[in-house]
Amino acid sequence: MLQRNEKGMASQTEENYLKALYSLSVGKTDVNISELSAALNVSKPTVNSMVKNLKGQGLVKYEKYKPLSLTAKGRKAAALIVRKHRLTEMYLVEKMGFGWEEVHEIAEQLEHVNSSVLFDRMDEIMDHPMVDPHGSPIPDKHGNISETQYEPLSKFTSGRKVKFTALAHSSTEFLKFLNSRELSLGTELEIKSIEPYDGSMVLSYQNHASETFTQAVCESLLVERVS
Amino acid sequence: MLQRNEKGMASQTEENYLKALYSLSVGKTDVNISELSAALNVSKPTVNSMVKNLKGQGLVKYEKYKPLSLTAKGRKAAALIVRKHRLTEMYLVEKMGFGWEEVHEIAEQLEHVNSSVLFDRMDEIMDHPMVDPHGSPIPDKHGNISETQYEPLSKFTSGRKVKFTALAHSSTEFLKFLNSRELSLGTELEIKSIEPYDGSMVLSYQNHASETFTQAVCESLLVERVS
DNA sequence: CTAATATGTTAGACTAATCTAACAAATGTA
DNA sequence: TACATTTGTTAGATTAGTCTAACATATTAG
Repeated sequence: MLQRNEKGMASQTEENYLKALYSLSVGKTDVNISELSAALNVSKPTVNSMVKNLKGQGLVKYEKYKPLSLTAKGRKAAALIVRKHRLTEMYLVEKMGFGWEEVHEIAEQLEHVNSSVLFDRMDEIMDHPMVDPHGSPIPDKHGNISETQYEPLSKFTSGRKVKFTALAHSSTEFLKFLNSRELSLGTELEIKSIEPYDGSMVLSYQNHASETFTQAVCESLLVERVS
Repeated sequence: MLQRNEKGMASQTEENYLKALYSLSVGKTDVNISELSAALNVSKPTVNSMVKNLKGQGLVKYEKYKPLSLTAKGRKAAALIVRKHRLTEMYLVEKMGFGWEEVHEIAEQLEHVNSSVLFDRMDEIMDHPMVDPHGSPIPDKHGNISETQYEPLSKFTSGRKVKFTALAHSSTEFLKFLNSRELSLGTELEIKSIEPYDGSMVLSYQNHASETFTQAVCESLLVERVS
């Protein structure tokens, strides 16, 4: 099997472990093997042996029975994969007319393509976008990422005006739901009222005078204060 | 390892065998194991076992010690991979500004992406191109390909005017050589003279009044009679 | 037609990535 | 603190794709 690239390139499998580790360690630093196992849908012994492998490559820090974390090298490698993923998603939306709910699956495959010229060209054609179609920041060529953390809409109170800037997660179903409400990134929202019983919010935006969203939805909508 | 897709999808490795088999069987129908082994840069026993696997999937016809060939199913599968490869190459050149000498390596990876929407979108954006940047025909969605066989320039005689329409092969070095002579697809060529000793040709085209090409080069330039 | 060469096959081993079964360590709860 | 549960590890097996060494069959050249 080919798969592993000539140089020190990680295999697609290794890349997926790094990426999972990276996204599981936003906020916190430590991740445990069970989490990784669940995230990758792979057994714990499998994760265990892969973690030893990645440790051997200096990509993760790990001691028996202890939680694991990415090394600087591992974090950079992971960020570069995320970069490829997010640039691809943005390119597919901006230049090829895909909907934000369609691009994850395609980017999941393209992120493993080994070709700096391709991704640099995408970056250039789009004039160096800062975020992907779901509002997540795109790491730069060196793996540095601007960790602008927005707040979930659910944290705000009635009367507040905010701008919808990112998503806490991007499941296809959630994105389709937002499409059905004509709610897209960059939209200004006003919180008309909050139902104390279940935390649902009534919002007004654009030509939607009054839309109700559950608390769960409001926790997934990341926003920026407008005033 | 993921790699093999849920359904009856071929692995990347299997796809590479099909593709090699496909390109080795242009013109002739039979291919032997040594040829495949050389083309894929893999040992003969490895090819032997993979061929048995592909036979088991009904993709190749094969009996011990006999030459092998693609079945209709295998040929279609291969053509669909070639379709992805060539659409990608054309997209990279037409829409992303790559040179025809840069795209093969990238397409070699993208051709394994499993996403009809992506390739159909490329196809649509380019308005259903018939050929790739090297003049090779692009199979349609059903794996059908228009086998328009052009003739090598070397077959023609002095005084003839022809149009340069495709390449017999597309090695990076060869493409760079053609770039250096400002010779691109679609150019009309006139054969000014032929050196009987070594078969080299003196051509005139566009603002090149007199360029000499070796016989080897002329065998790789596929052309169409103009008059 | 035999011998030399080329081509193809079998056998056996290796690696990466995966699994299950069984056991060990750590954590949480009564 | 002791037991139960969760979490992690070891051992051993499996599959895909690869290799080399050895042997078998075809093909080609004298």
